[in-house]
Amino acid sequence: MEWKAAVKIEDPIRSTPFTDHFPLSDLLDGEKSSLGFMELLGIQNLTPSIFDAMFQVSTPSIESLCPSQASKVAESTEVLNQPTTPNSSSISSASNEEQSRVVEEEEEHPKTQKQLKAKKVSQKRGEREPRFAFMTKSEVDQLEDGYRWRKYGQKAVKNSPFPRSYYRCTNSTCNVKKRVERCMGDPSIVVTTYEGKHTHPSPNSATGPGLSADRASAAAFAQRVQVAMPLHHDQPQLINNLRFQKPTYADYGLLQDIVPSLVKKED
DNA sequence: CGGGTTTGACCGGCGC
DNA sequence: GCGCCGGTCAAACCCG
Repeated sequence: MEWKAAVKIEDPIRSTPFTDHFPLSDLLDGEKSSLGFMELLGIQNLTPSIFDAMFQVSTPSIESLCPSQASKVAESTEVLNQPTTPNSSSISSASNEEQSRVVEEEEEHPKTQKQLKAKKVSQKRGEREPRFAFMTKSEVDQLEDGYRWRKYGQKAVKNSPFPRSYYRCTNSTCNVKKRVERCMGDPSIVVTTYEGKHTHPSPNSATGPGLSADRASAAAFAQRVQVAMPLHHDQPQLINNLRFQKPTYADYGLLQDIVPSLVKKED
């Protein structure tokens, strides 16, 4: 049996969609080390449920990658893994474009100066925006993901020489945030955590409004980011000196909902 | 001058 | 209540 990934990529920069097929084993041999996780899986649209699913799938191995970071990521995963509503986070709903719970939650509170209240609302316990974390091996902290970000804070991370930076999407109608910090265990690894879902197309997208913001983001990442997003904990593989894991059969049920193009091939 | 960054103050949650 | 901590605000600053 062999796993094959059918990767359909709409590249926001070249705006030339293409499809590629390759056996996962090739990747696991490390030949295509620059491929990103989402590209590998053919993920083009980061819906909240995909956020959730990838978090669930990836979290166990983060510890093996970067133990010092694991606890924190696990924290947010904990929040994430709990369905906020009975029907909102089932993975099989990934195809549903209207993943509403992200956006609607912060429904039009008139944005008074006193948005401290709005903040409070958005941070109501257990109602945090979906988060999605990348661990990437990169020299630069700011990864090009197709969106423009404005830094709004920086804090020292306890027990770490590296600070954590806080960014907000510059689009005023969009409340996506991200945090960037270096793994204190391995300074060459950057941990980027996204929170929320873009409500607008990527400003770098050459294909206009037809290309969803999430897809543009995913494609941009897939193109240039060396992603370490482990899928499972046993039998890790290495890509770019980071662990990577071929999906197990048990994972397939989960992954096929996220990635319909992941097909199994017999020899 | 407009937009982004820096940085100390501030806030709310949480544990003791 | 108090102190710690993660997260955010916002004035000052920087820069093209």
